[in-house]
Amino acid sequence: MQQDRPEESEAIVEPERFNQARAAQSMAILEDYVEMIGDLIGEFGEARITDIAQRMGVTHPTATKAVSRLKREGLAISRPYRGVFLTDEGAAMAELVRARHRTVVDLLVAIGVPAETAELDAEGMEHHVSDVTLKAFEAFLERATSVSDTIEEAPRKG
Amino acid sequence: MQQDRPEESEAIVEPERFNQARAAQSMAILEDYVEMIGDLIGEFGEARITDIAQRMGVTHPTATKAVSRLKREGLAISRPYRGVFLTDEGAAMAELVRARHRTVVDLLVAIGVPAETAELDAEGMEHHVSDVTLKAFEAFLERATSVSDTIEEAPRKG
DNA sequence: CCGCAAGTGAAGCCTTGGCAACACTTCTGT
DNA sequence: ACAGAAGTGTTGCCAAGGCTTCACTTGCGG
Ligand SMILES: [Mn+2]
Ligand SMILES: [Mn+2]
Ligand SMILES: [Mn+2]
Ligand SMILES: [Mn+2]
Repeated sequence: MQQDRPEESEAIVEPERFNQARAAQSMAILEDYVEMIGDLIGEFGEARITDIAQRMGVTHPTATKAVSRLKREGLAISRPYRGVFLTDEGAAMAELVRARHRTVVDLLVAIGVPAETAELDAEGMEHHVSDVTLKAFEAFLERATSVSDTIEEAPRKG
Repeated sequence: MQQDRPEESEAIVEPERFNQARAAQSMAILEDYVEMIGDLIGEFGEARITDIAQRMGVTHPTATKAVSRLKREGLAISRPYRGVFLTDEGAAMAELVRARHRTVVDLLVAIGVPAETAELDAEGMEHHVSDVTLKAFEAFLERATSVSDTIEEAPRKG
């Protein structure tokens, strides 16, 4: 039941998964803010600190600090008392993040998760979905859609 | 394309999903450490700070600090220069977390994600999988297993 | 045009989760 | 028995992401 210590052996690659999780997490807030700012610009033509804060469920100084980081990382720009806007890079990220978010929600729903729960859980999960996994999700959804098409349409064609 | 501000209207429930994601995240490290400590105890009969740190991919003071939090939250106990052990509560959490981890990995693999990628992505995703979603995952896996049984075995039975 | 409400900024505090550097204890091999 | 290696603890640093409080700008309604 109780084995010896590994000495000079294995278990060296193990921690890599935690590093990846930490890296993903450090991007999570960036991604959520960029997506949200994109949403607000789409709806209102600008993204104001108060609106960002309200939608993110934080106070306005917290939103301000997050936007500072976005600016520092070249994803957004803003001037005092004016709204926040995305750089090209920020806008591109927003697009990807939005698409990934949708795919994750769709996948969860396809698996059988209630829509409301899917929306809640996806908000956290999405940031840990790698490109490879995202592709697998898309492929699965493609397949699932075909199958239900087959079930719903094809039978009366044959 | 560009509508008016909501004034006194909707969009008030929106931020709840970010709150949930933040709450889940604040549990993530607790969960990973508790699971890891459980693993080490299972393998070696004790969990030492150095081993914990190594497997988590952090330095030992970081692991020490995390264990302090576990103790503060009643999940672990330890005495100076002795190993770290789980309380009943901690052990129970470790069990649940381990099971959830397995389920998430299994689901990803069932969806078509390569095993290695599944392992990496699951480490971050797992913490955002609610009970409802977990149940849906289990149900899906159950179904998927039956279906592949049917495909692989039943045809020659009929 | 002007005063007030709303929006924004700035400062300072807290907690968490990283790190390095250094001090101390335990263990182990000779 | 003991010296050196390994393990552990402590301290102090940093950045991030929350918060409150207070000060300043803006934008409006009258
Ligand atoms: Mn999110
Ligand atoms: Mn999202
Ligand atoms: Mn994890
Ligand atoms: Mn895990």
